Amino acid sequence: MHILVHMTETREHALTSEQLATFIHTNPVVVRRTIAGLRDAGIVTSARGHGGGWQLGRAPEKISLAEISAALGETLLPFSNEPESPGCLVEQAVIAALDDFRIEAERLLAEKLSRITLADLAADFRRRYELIGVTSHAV
Amino acid sequence: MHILVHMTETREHALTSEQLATFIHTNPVVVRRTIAGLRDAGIVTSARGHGGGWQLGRAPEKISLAEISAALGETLLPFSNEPESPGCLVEQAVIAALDDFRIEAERLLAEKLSRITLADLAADFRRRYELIGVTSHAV
DNA sequence: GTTTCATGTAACTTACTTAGTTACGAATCT
DNA sequence: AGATTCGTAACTAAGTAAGTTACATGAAAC
Repeated sequence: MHILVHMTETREHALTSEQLATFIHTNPVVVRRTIAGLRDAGIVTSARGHGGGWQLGRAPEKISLAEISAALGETLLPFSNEPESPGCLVEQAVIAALDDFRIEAERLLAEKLSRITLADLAADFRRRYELIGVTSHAV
Repeated sequence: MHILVHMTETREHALTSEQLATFIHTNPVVVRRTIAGLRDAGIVTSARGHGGGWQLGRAPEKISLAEISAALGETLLPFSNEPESPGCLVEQAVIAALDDFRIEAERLLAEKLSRITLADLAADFRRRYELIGVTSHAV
């Protein structure tokens, strides 16, 4: 998200993984590796060579957090429905009973995340930015 | 959950961590360590010495998944709101914007989990158990 | 009261996952 | 051609969780 807001703020030109890595205090390769999924989903585009780098693939109003989450392969809930003891009825019952919950919960979370766009986050940032001033903008 | 359903099915007597560990193919110490939180929350009770072991602390109808989740120290969502670059306005904006989502999502999940009780899971198990028969009940 | 059984917990080992790093090929612009 | 930047493989380091061993503590049985 941090990186994406930066990319929203500088839509006119591409940012290199080197620059993006600096923003979040990490390594260019980690950045490339992490946002590769975003590229595959069309959320960002990457260009090689001189003047290359990363840019938003479409308007930030059209990029929802649900898409970002999915593109990064994130799970919405911190538990899975993979059986660990196949054939155990207790486990099957637990998984089945929780599955209704899981499905509805994931639907709800996805629905909520799909209503928040990158533009919303960027607007929120801009508000704070103009309030506090450029000098405080560390990183 | 697996362990708790077993304990629901054998409310009359205590189960040792040894037995519980067998159910989920793990180690007695791991079991004790894991469900220590459940004991502290009163969801289960433990007794030392001869004939000791673990039992439900109260009726399974009065034990909700929300309580279990909280007692185990589980998080309901797979991301945190801890700032990693304190002072960065971008990060602050992202966290603030997501916080509304997080708070409502957690409230929703907790609400849903509080409506599912251990008795519900056990009843589901019992249905399957009677349907398929005792011979299939591996572990 | 001693023996047996079971939890409570510390300490250590092992396995796994993720982040970080180095290296280099491929693509692109000047 | 040379400089730049992504793409990706391969390796290292760090952090986390599970598994294991060991032993003290407490409780029941005899």
